[in-house]
Amino acid sequence: MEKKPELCRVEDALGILVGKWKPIILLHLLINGTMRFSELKRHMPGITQKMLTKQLRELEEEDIVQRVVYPQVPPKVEYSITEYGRSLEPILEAMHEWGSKHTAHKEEKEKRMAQKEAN
Amino acid sequence: MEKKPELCRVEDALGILVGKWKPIILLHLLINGTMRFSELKRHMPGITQKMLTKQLRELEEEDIVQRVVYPQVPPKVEYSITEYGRSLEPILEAMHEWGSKHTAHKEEKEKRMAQKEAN
DNA sequence: CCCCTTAGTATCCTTTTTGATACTATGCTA
DNA sequence: TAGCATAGTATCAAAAAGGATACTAAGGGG
Repeated sequence: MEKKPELCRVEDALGILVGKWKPIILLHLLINGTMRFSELKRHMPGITQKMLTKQLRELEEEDIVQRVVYPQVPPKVEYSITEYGRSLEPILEAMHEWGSKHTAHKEEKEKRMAQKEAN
Repeated sequence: MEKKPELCRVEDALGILVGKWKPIILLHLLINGTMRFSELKRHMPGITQKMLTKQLRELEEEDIVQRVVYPQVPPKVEYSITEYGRSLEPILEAMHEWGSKHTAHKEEKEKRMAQKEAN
């Protein structure tokens, strides 16, 4: 662990993953490879066009995803993870694992709470 | 990698690390062990009392940090990472490393941009 | 009696993020 | 000729996050 918190770069990584939909977008692209805009949207009920566009633009800006536009009507735009973006995979994996454990941890905690209240 | 993004628990982990100061707070506690509120505050110029309190409360709520109050005046409250909280360390470490590489990546990109503009 | 200390709260305000909705281009189909 | 499809943009509104500032308790020192 870095001994100087001032030099901590955790926020830089965090900044890329943060955004209400970014992890799910990345997961979808990691699993399915290339996806069209509308395809992504269909897989994320609840997201608005604006949001999806914004998040994808931000990921593109950081070279995490690639955007390919086909000059057609109706428009066709495909998104995919870049090689560079794939370097995030271990982190996502670790976070998913930790998140799963944490969910279990919280459930247990709640059970203990309920137990206490019963007394 | 989990094959069903709907079951993705990345956000759960993310939610805990997100907040403008949380990673730095955790780093400080990981490095220094136990710290008083004022000590933490001194190490983070720019943070307000309210923010520090809020972030610590949230971390406490998730069992990541422990809060010990000494019934004295003036007050004395010590914070430290829990055993459970330490399980986040590998993730923080991975993110820090990735963040460092990303910073380098961006700098190179900027250089290339500047180069292009010169032509 | 006033002020210092620490670890907070309370209040108000600004900024950022997110959401809802409507609008666009253009070729194809009914 | 009206309507559909796709990948957006524009505008406005709401909610969440963050920040500035003032206030508190209670004992010790001057």
